Amino acid sequence: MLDMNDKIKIFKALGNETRFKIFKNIFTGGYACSIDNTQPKDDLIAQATCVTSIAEQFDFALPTISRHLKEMKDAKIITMTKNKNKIYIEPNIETMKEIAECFGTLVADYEKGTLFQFDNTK
Amino acid sequence: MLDMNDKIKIFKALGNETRFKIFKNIFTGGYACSIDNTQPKDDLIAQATCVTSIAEQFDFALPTISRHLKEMKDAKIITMTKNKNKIYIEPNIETMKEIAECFGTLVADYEKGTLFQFDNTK
DNA sequence: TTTATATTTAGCTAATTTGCTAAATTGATT
DNA sequence: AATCAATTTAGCAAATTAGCTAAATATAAA
Repeated sequence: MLDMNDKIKIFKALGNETRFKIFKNIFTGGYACSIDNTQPKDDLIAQATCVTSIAEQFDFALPTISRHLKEMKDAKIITMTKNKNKIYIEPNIETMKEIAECFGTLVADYEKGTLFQFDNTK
Repeated sequence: MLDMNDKIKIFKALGNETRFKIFKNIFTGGYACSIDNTQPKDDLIAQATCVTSIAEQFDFALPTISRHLKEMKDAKIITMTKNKNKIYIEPNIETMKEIAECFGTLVADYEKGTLFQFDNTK
């Protein structure tokens, strides 16, 4: 379960143009290994990508991308898994689900009118 | 429809502790006027709150809260409606719906496996 | 063991952000 | 017209962020 600080970190991570684009790229970038249907879907190496491949698609220095990825990992919106000397990067789908649910609940509760239930009259 | 820059602004607005708490407060703060069930639900003045009432609940100077609210308005996560010399503030439910849908779609598409459809082999 | 590849860490600068107080603005009330 | 209430604007300082290059680390390959 994500607490308030987790959520703030997630939004902070996504609230920057470079990181947002990196995030989008991780989901939709179509890295070579990610479309190799001859590889089993649960094969990490077949389905994931690495820091250098991501950095190649942006006009920023590698350490800059590396630091952005670290922030995204700390925010739990991606996972970074070391395998030999490469780090494989994947979206963290569990976090995405929780965030989707969090906004969904907010809207649903609002529409049910179950918010506005306290009396802080002053 | 929210474009990429709209979304970045939304996440940026929510990715700061003070603004996140203000946002939460607007949804759940239970301002006096917000629970007056003798007032019709579509009565703006009966259901909304104003800059000063929000600021009273935080340990920051009023202009600081005012500027945060402006950023949240620019990000379209709240609405600010001037009525006489007060500004009434409400959550922007349309935006919340779009964001909920955006994450929902991301997760659904990911699970359907419809992402990873390009071949950027290098 | 040397070299190449993948990544991070350190240390710097410029830009941006977040807070403040004081002053300005706008509209309501006396 | 003078004052009060609600809000914003301006201008400042401190903190944080986002970029860079150079150096360090870790693993793989020759």
